Amino acid sequence: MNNDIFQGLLKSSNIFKNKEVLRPSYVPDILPHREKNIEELASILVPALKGETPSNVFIYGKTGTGKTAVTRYVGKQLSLKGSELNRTTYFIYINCEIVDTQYRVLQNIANHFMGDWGDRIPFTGWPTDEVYSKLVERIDNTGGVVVIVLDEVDKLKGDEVLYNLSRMNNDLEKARTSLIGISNDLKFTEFLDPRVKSSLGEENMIFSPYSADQLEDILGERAKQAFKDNAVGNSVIPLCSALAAQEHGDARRALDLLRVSAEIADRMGSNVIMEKHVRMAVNKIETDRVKEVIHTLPAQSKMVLKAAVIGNQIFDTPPNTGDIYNVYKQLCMRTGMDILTQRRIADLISELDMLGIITARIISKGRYGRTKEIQVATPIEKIEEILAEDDIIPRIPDIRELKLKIQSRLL
DNA sequence: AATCCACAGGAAGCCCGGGAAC
DNA sequence: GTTCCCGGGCTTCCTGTGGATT
Repeated sequence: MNNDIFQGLLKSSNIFKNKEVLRPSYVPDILPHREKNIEELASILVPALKGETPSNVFIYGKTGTGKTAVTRYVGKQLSLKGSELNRTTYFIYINCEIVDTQYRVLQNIANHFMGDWGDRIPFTGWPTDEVYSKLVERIDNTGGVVVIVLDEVDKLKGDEVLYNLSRMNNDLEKARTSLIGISNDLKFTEFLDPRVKSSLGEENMIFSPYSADQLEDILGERAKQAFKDNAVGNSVIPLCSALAAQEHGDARRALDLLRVSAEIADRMGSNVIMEKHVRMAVNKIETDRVKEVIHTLPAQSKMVLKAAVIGNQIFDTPPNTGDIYNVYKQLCMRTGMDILTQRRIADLISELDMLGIITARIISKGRYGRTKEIQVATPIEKIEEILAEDDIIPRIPDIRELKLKIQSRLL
């Protein structure tokens, strides 16, 4: 009996050299196929190095097209060049998915400038306009150019912040600011206050999705740093690239695929990543996603999902909305959970459809109505397994009994 | 061609919790 | 603290509809 359980696990990996470079947060030094965008953004920002105000920029592109990476890269270079030329340039990056209110954005920016000032602005308590004037005061004191990046701007609550930030130059005497807004929602600008829209959109940049070939280059570049020599099978990188290219050319997805494939290969004690590991990774990523989605579902939605699962087992033909609703009602009665209306359940079914755990397509049965046919998209056992971990969802010991009950009620 | 099923899905409004403003 | 407002979950009521049946 060997009690040294960690010994085997501790054995150094045969595959990884540096796993960090595959993580989504990593900003690489080389960004293949984004030279043009880098150049464009740089030429927009270069006035900062001459002490002039750069135009505001709005950057649009789907997830995983390198928006954030390019922006951070250019920002880094800008700060470097700035200190080299003895020009005060600040580059502030804010992710609006995390910092999403007017107050917190202003406070966050202001606290970048406390170095010689010392006093922090508390995360709550002050009136918002006081935070604003403090911010103006601090920025003015730097006497330089401040570039503010708002990543995922569409997640921001209200456009007041954008308005205030975009007209901040009016309140500044010695310093200047410019804004970069990043979004993956093109429609976002339509809902903006026209004044904000025009000032934020002085310059527009669009990041197009990567093609499979381009993804190959990106993965190849990272693989060199991440893996030991000869650890990657020939067809692995092309395969990962092709798979990711199918879904709107998302580089993050491609990298995830490669990383998870490598982890699987590593765990299986293989010295080299092979195609089969990639196939397994596709599966793992998908089931992890489904698991996550189901776990975070609200109770009523879980109940509807359970009803859909049972419905698919009870009925001979694919169940429709009404069938699912009947099953759902039975489930609720067993648990004492509130029974919602069919209208609401129809919406919940649509949501589950959007999330990709079930498929619901509208069909017409002529005389016998128009409804949605509902099928469970993921393997039923897998969903049952995940739902079983939840104590809200009733276990149904005898499906036949339930079946009879529902059938008799229908007649 | 007209009918009519079993819903889809839009519109309006209620209720409630949480956060901002006073 | 109170008041106000907003958004999300939900209900009620509604109109619209593809195509088998009559």
